[in-house]
Amino acid sequence: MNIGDVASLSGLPAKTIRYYEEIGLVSPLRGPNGYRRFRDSDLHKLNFLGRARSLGFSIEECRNLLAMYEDQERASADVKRLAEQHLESIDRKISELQDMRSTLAHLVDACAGDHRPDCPILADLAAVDGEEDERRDRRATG
Amino acid sequence: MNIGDVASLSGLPAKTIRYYEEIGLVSPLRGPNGYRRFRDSDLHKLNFLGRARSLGFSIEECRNLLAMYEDQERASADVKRLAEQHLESIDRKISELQDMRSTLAHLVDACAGDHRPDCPILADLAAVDGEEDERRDRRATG
DNA sequence: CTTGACCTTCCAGTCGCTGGAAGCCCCATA
DNA sequence: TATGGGGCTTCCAGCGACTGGAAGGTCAAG
Repeated sequence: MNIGDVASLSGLPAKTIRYYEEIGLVSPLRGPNGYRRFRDSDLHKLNFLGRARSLGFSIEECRNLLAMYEDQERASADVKRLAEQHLESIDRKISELQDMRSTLAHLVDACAGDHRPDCPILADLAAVDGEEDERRDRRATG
Repeated sequence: MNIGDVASLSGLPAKTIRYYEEIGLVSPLRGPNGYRRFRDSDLHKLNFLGRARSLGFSIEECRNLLAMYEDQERASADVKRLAEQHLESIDRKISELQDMRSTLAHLVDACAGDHRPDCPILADLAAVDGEEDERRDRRATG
């Protein structure tokens, strides 16, 4: 298979696949014309990578997962540990975003959104240090 | 004020402040020794930027917010629109992360995490295309 | 024989910083 | 007055994970 074939089969852009080769995640053969020649096992790896990436694992984590996948000896506990760490980092990100979300939602609510210039959103952003308490009070009250 | 002063007052690293100058977000004066000389208004801007960044606005959005803040003419509706768009993008990110989270949590649950090599996490990652239905079934059943 | 799709490499850019090197400047202390 | 230590300056490089584009080779169809 050429790169275009594995690209459409795996759903990954050809550029990404070349990049994955460059950083050593896949190692397709080469044909006499210099074209990459992908085996079924390469496609399999790319699918694995695509799915792991879609779950938010970093490239290095993917490399790790792939190595574990190919190591018949490793304990499932090793995989689980990695997955749990990733789960925690997802949870941290979610809660950061939820904090932003709630602050921002309050501000949006408080803003009239009309032709007048007065805007609580900008007022909040411009609040000087030491006004956090007032900020919190406004949120609680609002 | 020198850069170190505004750095500690604003909570932004000096490197970041230099970067903000480079991209035109702040324009401190210069002393005869070449040092940046920050006015109160510069510190004010940096606080504004720090707070907007902490709410997840991109640099370009911050530039926009700052311009709106300094434009006495603009309608609060303009600000509100930008904030609402940002809110939507936060919501999209949260829901992507929640999707990842739930898939991953199921997989982690299903994994014994002991010394044996069999691992549902890797099995899922390695599942070939066309097995999404089974994947969903397993999740629903699990 | 030409067209157009596909493939190759290489370089640059994205975003928002961050680290580090090399070299001034300023102030306090011996 | 020398010295030491901190703070300041500029410039360049790198992070992660691609993505875009240029310049050119290859292949199959008409």
